[in-house]
Amino acid sequence: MSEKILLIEDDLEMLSLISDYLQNYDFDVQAYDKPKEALAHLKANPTHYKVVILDLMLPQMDGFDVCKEIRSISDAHIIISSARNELSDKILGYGVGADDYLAKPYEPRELVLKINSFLRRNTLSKKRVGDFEIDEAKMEISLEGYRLDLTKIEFDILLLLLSNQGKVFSREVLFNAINGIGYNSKDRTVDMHISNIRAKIGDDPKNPKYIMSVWGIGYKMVG
Amino acid sequence: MSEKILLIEDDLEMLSLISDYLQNYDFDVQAYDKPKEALAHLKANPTHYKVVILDLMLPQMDGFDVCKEIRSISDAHIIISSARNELSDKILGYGVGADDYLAKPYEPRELVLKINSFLRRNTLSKKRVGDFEIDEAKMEISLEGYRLDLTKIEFDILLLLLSNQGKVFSREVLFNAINGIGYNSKDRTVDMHISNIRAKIGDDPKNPKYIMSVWGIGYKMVG
DNA sequence: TTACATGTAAAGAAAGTGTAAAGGAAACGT
DNA sequence: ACGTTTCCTTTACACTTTCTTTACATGTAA
Repeated sequence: MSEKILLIEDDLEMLSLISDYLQNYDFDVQAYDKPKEALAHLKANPTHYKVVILDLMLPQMDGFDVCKEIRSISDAHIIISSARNELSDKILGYGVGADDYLAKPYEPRELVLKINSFLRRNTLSKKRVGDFEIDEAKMEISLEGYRLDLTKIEFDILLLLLSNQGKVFSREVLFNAINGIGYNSKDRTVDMHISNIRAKIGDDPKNPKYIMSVWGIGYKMVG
Repeated sequence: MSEKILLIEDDLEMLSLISDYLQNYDFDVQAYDKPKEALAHLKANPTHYKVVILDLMLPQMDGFDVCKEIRSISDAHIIISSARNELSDKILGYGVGADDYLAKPYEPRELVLKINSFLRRNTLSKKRVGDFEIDEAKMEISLEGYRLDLTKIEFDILLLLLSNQGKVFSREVLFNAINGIGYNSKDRTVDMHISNIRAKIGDDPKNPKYIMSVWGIGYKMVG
């Protein structure tokens, strides 16, 4: 599901240029060349857009007033795009509630960078590895949508294996990754943890789908 | 209480210029010319700064690596300040977790604008998070309409947890967020505060609705 | 076959957690 | 300043969860 962006720009050529460019980056762009229409639309859907791109050179209304009005309606991230690069305009722009100010001419790509940088914050950093989904900040790993109930050590081991798909880890390396130091070859601790992880992810040791045993060495994640 | 800003800049003249300028705007600036020292400091106090200003031309380490590292440690708003204005640098900068990119030379005032614009968002007086309502200015948190009677530390902890739903906080980070520094692992202070908060929000520790214990690490807010 | 590896149940050891109670520290009101 | 109150930290102990070891069955390579 792509992110919705509201674009307000009176120069029709510029409008379709930016609109197309953003669509190529898979954004869902709603564009208006008339600020009053845009505001009416936004008023009806105040939580619909997370990002608004507002050109300052507008007919009908002063761009700063439009910005102020948007801010009063919505919580969206407002990026002002303006042909004017004076500090005084920027002061005014930020003053009426803008979150960013981009001076024309700019590379459309830079606009995309700014949008993504903002959105990234609002979409928690999840990584996908095969059938697994890892959220390191939350210390959670899910398999096919189901959150695994892992202990700290199990989490550490599984994270290490998943972050290095296919790479073989000796018992010693795995042990040290957990305990820092002190492995001796008669230790079966790592085996037990692997056994428990396998049980939790439903992996059959005799025919594992995920965690393979590497005979005489240790373990690896398929991949 | 002024906002804390971490400034990393190897040009000492620039450093004191910006530092002074920001201080005139009543920011509490901590400045480093050596990124390694800055990172060490940040690692010990990952929730201390809401804003980091990072100059890319640094000795010791590549600036992009520093940025990546900051992002891995802290959730702060990172503003890259760089003498280079190429799109490729901006792409890289945003790619390693920066939130904004300011090309030198710039007006110090513009930096202040950007900082304030960011902070304004994060000090909006009332925020809703799940069943909670936070009024940071009043230092009040309500649960389902009822104002919680919290001490300062309880407020700080609950605010931190609520502001980062789902994110796991170690006891050390929570302790440092309160006391600045000086955690030792036998400390049960944080546990006691959590216990008291749980009592006040009516959370059963054995089956918590809000504050989950993360075994061997610390706590997190559901979400 | 032999010698060693691996899988895991079960038991024991270790470490972490919750919180009552008590002792300190800091803020408050006068 | 003084006592009072409130808040913060430490201590102690019961309890829970996790980690490691042991033991033995099973599996593998040469």
